[in-house]
Amino acid sequence: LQDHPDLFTGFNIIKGFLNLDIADQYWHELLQAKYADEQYGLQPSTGKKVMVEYSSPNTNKPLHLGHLRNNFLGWSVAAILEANGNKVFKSCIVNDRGIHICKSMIAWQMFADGATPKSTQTKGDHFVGDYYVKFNDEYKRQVLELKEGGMPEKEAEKQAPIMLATQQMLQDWEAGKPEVMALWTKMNSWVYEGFDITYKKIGSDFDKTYYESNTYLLGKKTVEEGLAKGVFEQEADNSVWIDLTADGLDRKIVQRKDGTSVYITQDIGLAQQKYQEYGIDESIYVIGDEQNYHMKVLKLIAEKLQLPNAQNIYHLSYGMVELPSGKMKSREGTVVDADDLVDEMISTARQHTEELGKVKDFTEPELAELYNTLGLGAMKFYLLRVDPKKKMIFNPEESIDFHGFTGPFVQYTYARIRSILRKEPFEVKAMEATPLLKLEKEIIVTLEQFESALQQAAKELNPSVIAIYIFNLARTFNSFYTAHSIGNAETPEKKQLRLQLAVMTSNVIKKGMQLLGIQVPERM
RNA sequence: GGUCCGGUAGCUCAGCUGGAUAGAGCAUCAGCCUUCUAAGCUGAGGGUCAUUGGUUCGAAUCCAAUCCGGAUCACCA
Repeated sequence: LQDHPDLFTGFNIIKGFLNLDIADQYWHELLQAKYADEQYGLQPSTGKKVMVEYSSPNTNKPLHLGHLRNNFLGWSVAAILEANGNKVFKSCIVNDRGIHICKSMIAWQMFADGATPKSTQTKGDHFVGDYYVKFNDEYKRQVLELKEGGMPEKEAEKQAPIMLATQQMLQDWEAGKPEVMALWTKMNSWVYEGFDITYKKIGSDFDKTYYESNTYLLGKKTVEEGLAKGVFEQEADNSVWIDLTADGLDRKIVQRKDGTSVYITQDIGLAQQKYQEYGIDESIYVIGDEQNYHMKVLKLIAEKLQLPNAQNIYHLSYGMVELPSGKMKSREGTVVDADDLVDEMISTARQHTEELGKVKDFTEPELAELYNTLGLGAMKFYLLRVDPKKKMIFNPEESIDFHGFTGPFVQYTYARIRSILRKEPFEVKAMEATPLLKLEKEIIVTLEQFESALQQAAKELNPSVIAIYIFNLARTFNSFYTAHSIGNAETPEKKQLRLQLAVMTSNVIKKGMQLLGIQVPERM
């Protein structure tokens, strides 16, 4: 190893390690050192402040499967960064204004007859989402009617009365017309009630929530400053642009001719606000890869404006979740609703648990908690075990497996270890070195890798590193556990050693799963 | 068309800062419950790593070209 350090990297060093004739005493020392380290795996504070922005819902429709991947990813990345010694703030920007929410508002005025989520017993975000769908149905109908009356399609799309009414409403909103503002406030509050339920259920939380209705005004200030610095240029019609052709991109508009700000401008304003409020060193945006171009532009503009933390804007770009039939399309009704999916997973967990009948003595609340732990665990693990950058395929028909490379597999391993430890209380005590079996060494080596997995996950902002590692640890332990008894070990020394391995494995599993936002049950 | 991303087993995915026989899970097949929870364990079959060329002692990994798939290039967000 000393002669050829370059020849032994990564997994090869582990393979080599297992085959080397290392004294048993060394294995014991390694184990004791790890066991004594209470901060095992956790890194000392770097003092770095990082903000992770994720979720970013629109208030016109409920959350779907794509949002789940986003939420789980953002939450887990934040946890991983924290475990690596960073001070982390979780933030969310709610897209609460714009033409999309006006569509829901118009449709509600037209069709609801005063109905509310309460009067219809509907979750608030679904309620508002239903009116967004109703808008589109009515809009389509009106366009068709106009076309049949002889109007060209493009003209019909512009002239449909419901669309004109919506555009009028947007203008009224920007003008602050009281009745429009009142309706807007009311409908958004319904949506937030619904979102809160979902966030609570999936374990998503934020240190700070920004609202676009507040931040979009920051855009104007940014544009003024940019114009003064000569970063932006103004056209004769008053619209403001930035020329990015020298950077291989296009000219981008940053302010409309009517003086209103566009999407990108709000983001620049928000980037500054985050920095001012939290003094962050690094800003991570968990946003889908369809916005790669947008984020590239954002970073470039921030650099040209010489914002203090422009260099540290990082887009954690994740791939879409697709169905076997292709992309999820709301128009075709192929969107997998987040609440439905979560409920389905929990109910699958209940079904499996009842079939196996291992926890018949559980009370109702205990059962409910277990189903939640298992159902959500399965879903989170499924969405986090693959590289975030890559798009992934989700098959709702086959649902999510509870066997193999899954959350419940890991949870099951944990529950079985806990079961042993309830029967065989473990105390730390000095012990004689005893010869180690290959499977025992493998567990020690795998435990040893936790630290580097944690560091790699943070470096790559990639929770799948943790998921793969934890699965591997659980599998290694299962093989060992089947082959060798812990309670009836050959000698007291063996028993002590194996109990220690069991304790450490369960601790690492628990810690690793926590980083993925997944709970582990004592029994299942 | 420009830019970016991807193509590894029937399916879903690891492996990609070059290095040992390309690995998991699911599915298929064959075994293991008087013994710490069988949501488990052991084993088998299954691969032209999209194609072609190049660099190298050595390529799934690096480079180039081609084919296929996706994203994006709005006074939408």
